[in-house]
Amino acid sequence: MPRKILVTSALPYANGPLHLGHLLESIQTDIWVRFQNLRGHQCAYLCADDAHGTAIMLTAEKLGITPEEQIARVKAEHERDLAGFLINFDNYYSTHSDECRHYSEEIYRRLDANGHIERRDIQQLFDPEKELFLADRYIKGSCPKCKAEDQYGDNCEACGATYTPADLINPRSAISGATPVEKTSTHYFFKLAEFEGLLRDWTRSDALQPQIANKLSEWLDAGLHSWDISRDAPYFGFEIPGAPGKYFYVWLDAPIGYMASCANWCEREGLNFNDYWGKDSTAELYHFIGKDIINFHGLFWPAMLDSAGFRQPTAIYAHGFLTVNGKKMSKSRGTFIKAETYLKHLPAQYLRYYFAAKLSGAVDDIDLNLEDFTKRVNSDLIGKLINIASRSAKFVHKGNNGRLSAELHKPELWQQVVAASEGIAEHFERRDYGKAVREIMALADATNEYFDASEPWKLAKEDGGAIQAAAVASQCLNCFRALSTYLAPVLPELAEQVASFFNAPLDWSGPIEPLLDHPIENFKAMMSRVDPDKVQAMVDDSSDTSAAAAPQPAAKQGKKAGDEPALGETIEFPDFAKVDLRAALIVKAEHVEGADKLLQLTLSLGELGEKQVFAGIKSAYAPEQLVGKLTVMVANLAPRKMRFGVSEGMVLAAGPGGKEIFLLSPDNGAQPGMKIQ
RNA sequence: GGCAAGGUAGCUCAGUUGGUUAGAGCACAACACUCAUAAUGUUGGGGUCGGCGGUUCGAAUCCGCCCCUUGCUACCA
Repeated sequence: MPRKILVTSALPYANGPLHLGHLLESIQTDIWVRFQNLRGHQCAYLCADDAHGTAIMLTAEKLGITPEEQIARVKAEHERDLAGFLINFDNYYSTHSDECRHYSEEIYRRLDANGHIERRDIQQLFDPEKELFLADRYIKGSCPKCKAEDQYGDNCEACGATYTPADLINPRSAISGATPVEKTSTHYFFKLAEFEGLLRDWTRSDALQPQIANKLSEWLDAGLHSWDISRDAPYFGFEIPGAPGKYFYVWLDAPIGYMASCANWCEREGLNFNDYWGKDSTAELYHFIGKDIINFHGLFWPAMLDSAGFRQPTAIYAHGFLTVNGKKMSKSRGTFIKAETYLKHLPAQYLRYYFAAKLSGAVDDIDLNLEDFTKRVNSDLIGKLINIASRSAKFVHKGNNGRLSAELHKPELWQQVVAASEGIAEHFERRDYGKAVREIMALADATNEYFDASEPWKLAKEDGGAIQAAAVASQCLNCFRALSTYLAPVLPELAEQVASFFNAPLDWSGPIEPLLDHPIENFKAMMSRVDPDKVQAMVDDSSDTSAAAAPQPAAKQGKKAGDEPALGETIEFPDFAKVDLRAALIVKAEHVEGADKLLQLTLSLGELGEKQVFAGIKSAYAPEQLVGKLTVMVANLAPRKMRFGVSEGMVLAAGPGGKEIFLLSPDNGAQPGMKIQ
């Protein structure tokens, strides 16, 4: 009986182009969906653009267009690129839609009615010029780690460090340039903690991969916090019902976009939405996502669905990140490859095949090694698979008038190929495409071996041997057709070419039958080899020369003390001069309630006032040893919010840690507040 | 610092509940073939399965410690 299946992949953000990382997910999902349909099930693939949020609003403003225009442009680009990679959606919609508004409001109302929404005032950085609350990434400043200028408030593009906006040196609004101020606002929170029981059960169900379940358990054990689902105007999104000036946070309506896309699709196809999302739905529902967004799909989403009275997903399938040539994608290395750029140089099927060959059902990262990619595609697809057809076809045309023989020449080989069907299907079902591909290629090897051993080119030269040669070739062509059927979810264009070559559709809804006494077309090259020059051209095309000139990541932190006495990277004097070192008098030192390693110090800088500093030196100093001592502090370090309070600088000490921490002190005569240079 | 996932031939990866001389593809070498998009076939070289220790008759596979990579996180400031 055909299964009724709904599949989604994560919604791409409508603020920028797709890159190969996005495609890993789309391709993984598309292969699965095509596989299910090829097997005779009813499997629909739904997606949409994630079209809300501050980023989109600001981009539109910068371009001098409305957000609606911006998201329409990007959506068109996304759809173009996805189509280019042969991603076959049943519906590609947008979160900025009536359906999404409807379900967002509806779900919110139910959550609120169930007492799962709380209102609370919070302090947030605010841009006084622009009159806008600032998310982390809209605060810019110098990276506290590598000092690269003009970095965002949540992470550094130059060295990859992550931090909070308060860490930034010289913080300012990325939008107006104004110095941010703190401001209070009422926010709406989803009380996630009330769903701990549900989420524990969910985590223990087999809806999640083991690694993901572990991660969720970790969060559950750490305790769940309420989730801030509101943002203040101005914000491009949906206003919260009954809360003027408050909007749904983009991540609230993003997964609801799955429902919106479904509702829109149901409307168009005359289907019933509740058959898929109702509490008693018997359809299967799968979300393919990247491992970076499991918190949204593994915690918030099931909880929201539960409170709002909808069904739970059947399973969440998370995949890992894509690296290129073993490293994180990088603009300066030319490995930050956009979907559009890839398609300009190379056919989509190559990437689909390579990803398929490396994907498993696990959460592991996948590496696109460009050299390996070239060789793998060439030897597997052209050298092995298509070569079977290429070397066989002419014997059938010359020896049997272009008709496949009436009987199988080597039934054992055919049995071997057909017997693998269910195993290969099982691998696809479990998203273990790599295993499926390996089995298929092993069968291609067996077919080539058989061809070689049978030597049809010699038979063809013997008197009356042409018909024998045609029989061997027919056997091999039938194998080729079966293998192409197995690969059809991965290589849909090849599948079409193979179908027209054989004058017969490919069908995998049951056991594969051989074509006997059946006319075929002339063989035409179905794919060409990967040209390494084109791969290189793609890399060159992806290279961002300005990024190449950007500051390189700081040298790796020296290993453990005493390990390698290597010095740090050479810096220029102006770099050093940015650090404002001051002599400081420890006027107070006390233990911090609940902290194992920290002491709270009050440091006097003389006329410059006092600073509160949390220092991880408890293991080496008692508070009473410190009071009255003169030491050295970094006085212009950005304040850092820590668990026990805000630290406004740091004191300097030598040593590896533990008992071996030796606080610096200036020689006699120094006064608190004196500059050290 | 904590947690998680990894660390298997030059490269990309398999190795099921521990069991004979650790596998595949690519790359490399030799040979064969010449039907095929210089494709294919046969044979071969190459690994102390990150390191050390333990459990066991026997471990890549189980346990402990350590090292390295990546991600998340923290009382790293």
